[in-house]
Amino acid sequence: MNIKKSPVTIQDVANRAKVSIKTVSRVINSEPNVAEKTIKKVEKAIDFLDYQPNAFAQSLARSQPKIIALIYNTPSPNYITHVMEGVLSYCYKFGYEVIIHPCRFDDASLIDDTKLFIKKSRVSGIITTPPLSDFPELINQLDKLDMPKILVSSGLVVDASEKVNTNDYEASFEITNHLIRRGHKRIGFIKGNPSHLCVNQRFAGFFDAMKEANLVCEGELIETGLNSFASGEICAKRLLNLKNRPSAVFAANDEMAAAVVKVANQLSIDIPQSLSVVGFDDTPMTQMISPALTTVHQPLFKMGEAAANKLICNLENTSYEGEDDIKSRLVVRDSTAHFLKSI
Amino acid sequence: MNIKKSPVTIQDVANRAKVSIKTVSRVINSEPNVAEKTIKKVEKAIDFLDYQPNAFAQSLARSQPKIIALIYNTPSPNYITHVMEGVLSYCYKFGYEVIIHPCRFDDASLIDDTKLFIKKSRVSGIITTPPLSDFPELINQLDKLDMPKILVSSGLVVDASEKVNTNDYEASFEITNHLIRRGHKRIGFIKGNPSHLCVNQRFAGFFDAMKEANLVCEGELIETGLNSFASGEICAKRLLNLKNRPSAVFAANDEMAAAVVKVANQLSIDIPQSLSVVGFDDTPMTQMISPALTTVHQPLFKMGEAAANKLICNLENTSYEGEDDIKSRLVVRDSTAHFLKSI
DNA sequence: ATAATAAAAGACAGCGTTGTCAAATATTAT
DNA sequence: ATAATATTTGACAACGCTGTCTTTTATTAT
Repeated sequence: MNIKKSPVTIQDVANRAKVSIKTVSRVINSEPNVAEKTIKKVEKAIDFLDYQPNAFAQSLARSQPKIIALIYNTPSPNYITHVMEGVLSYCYKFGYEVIIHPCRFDDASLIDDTKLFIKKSRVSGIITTPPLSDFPELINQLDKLDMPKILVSSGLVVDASEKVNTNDYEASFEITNHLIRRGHKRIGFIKGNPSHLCVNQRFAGFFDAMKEANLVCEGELIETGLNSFASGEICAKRLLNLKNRPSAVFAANDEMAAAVVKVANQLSIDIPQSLSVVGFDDTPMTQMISPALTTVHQPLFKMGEAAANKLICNLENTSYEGEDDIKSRLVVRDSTAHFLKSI
Repeated sequence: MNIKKSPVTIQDVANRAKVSIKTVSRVINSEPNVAEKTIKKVEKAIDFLDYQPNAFAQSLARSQPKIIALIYNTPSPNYITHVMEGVLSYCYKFGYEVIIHPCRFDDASLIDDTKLFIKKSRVSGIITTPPLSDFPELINQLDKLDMPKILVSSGLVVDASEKVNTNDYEASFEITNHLIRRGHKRIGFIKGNPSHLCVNQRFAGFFDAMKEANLVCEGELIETGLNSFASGEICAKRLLNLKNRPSAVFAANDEMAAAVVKVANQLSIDIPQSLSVVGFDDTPMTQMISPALTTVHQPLFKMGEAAANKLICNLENTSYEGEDDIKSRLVVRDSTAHFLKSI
């Protein structure tokens, strides 16, 4: 494969195939009205010359460049890496380029910066992930650009064609039932950052599962964290120091669940004999702590692919054929056990 | 700020400033030989119209597009995310675009795919991270492209202008001394994947520190893992089941160190009283396990910035002014303690 | 066989920049 | 003041592609 210096242009291909450059262009873009025979001829020339269309020239000539932006802000490298790889993989397959744009929430100029970025990079579509996809001020601004966008796991109310969701509610319902079936009645819950809407769907699933089982959620068993390990530690300390402490704790994400495990260790509360703990996300860390956490696995790569798929459909005005709700799945590990009366 | 529809072109700016488009182009690219007065005029027009040069047109017109590729393959989202953000941040500041290209080692067509990608995306420079930057077959192929490249933390022998290094050797020396100073004499070591050269610098640092302290490294205390948690578990089991087990273990990365902690827990070996454990990398997970790991912190973001900085200098033929060896630093947490004779 | 129509192919002008070279203007030396 | 030179500006052709419109060729109907 000859890479070094590859200024093979559409003209070279046209010359070799003995057609006009426009015909080559037609073949490249699979436009209609090209004779089968001609297509073969052109493809042969393309193969022979190892021709690659120049994306800059294409973008310049087209009104809509095939470029999309992935805008994120997440404290969790694990999350964004996998979603990003899904997006990249899908886009690469369909000839789109992706520009990655990390931002910081704490930055006051977040919105202006993001708008500037979009303008500068001339993307034609946008994907955002939580918690950014939950940030109404930003999403409103994006709306004004009337540029196709996809919100991943957003709690905001937008059209189905503009979001990719996971079934956080159902998964939470299920993992709560996992605890209930094991005899737990006093179950503590550590909510996530209130502004992260999607994480809060997890509380809803928990709440409804409890209700269905005729169990009450006492106020003292509900704590609110910020999704971080440190915030989880504070909540865990309160929960586990209660005179009548819960026999199980469901934390809205793995980091906070890991904090529960750590605090329990410090208080010499044995997991899972005396306390069951479950998290959410299935970060790799869940397998590295002792005991390994029971949690919910999210197919992040798939979510990234679906987001790209949907966005490209919007961009090209074709209909989306992919899955609509991406299913998470319960992963049972060593942090949950049957509740023993004796304790 | 008006974003929607911003087809402000260089011509619009030229009209408003009453100069030719070429003069505007000169100002944009800070070319010499433009009167101070003219610069002011043009800048005013640019500000007023909120003009952004069209990067596609620029790339098309220039011989060298301002685009670089970040090619990686890493099992560690934490690592790549931070390096990537450093690269992005620096590049954005200097008007470069970044294309991210994740690959899989297990893919037989890795090299061909990568070459195809480079050709397709028409980047003018490349950054790679370990373990890809340690993969001679790939780097050789990249060499043939005679395209500027930077290898991050590579163990391969290349010119200093082509790599960004951390002082893994010194840091390992230091963390080993940390153990030695605490009275440890029998220290086990879990090496990383032999093909990850940079991780193996860590063994060298360990080995030399031991030698300097006149301590012997018995063969049975040296294990070789694959950088993964699972591989670490296997090594840890062997090490901790030795009849005369080490009083401390240094694992070449945090994942494997976490495995040592987990195995120790299972065997009811108390950390740090009966066993000290140290890792390397300072992944967030190190703070979530109990006890929190003593480890070495790598300034990943900075490394990404430095890589981008060096690459852009190579690309633009200016001289690199940044740091040359990026300093890691020892982070002492709860997994290390003084060795007590009694045990 | 001929006209009417559909399908296929081509010519050519953009898209928004930068590079090259020529023209205009300012500066310096005589 | 004039010539010689340096500085500043501008005209115009690329860059490699796609969109529009026209021309050619193939197909069908009469």
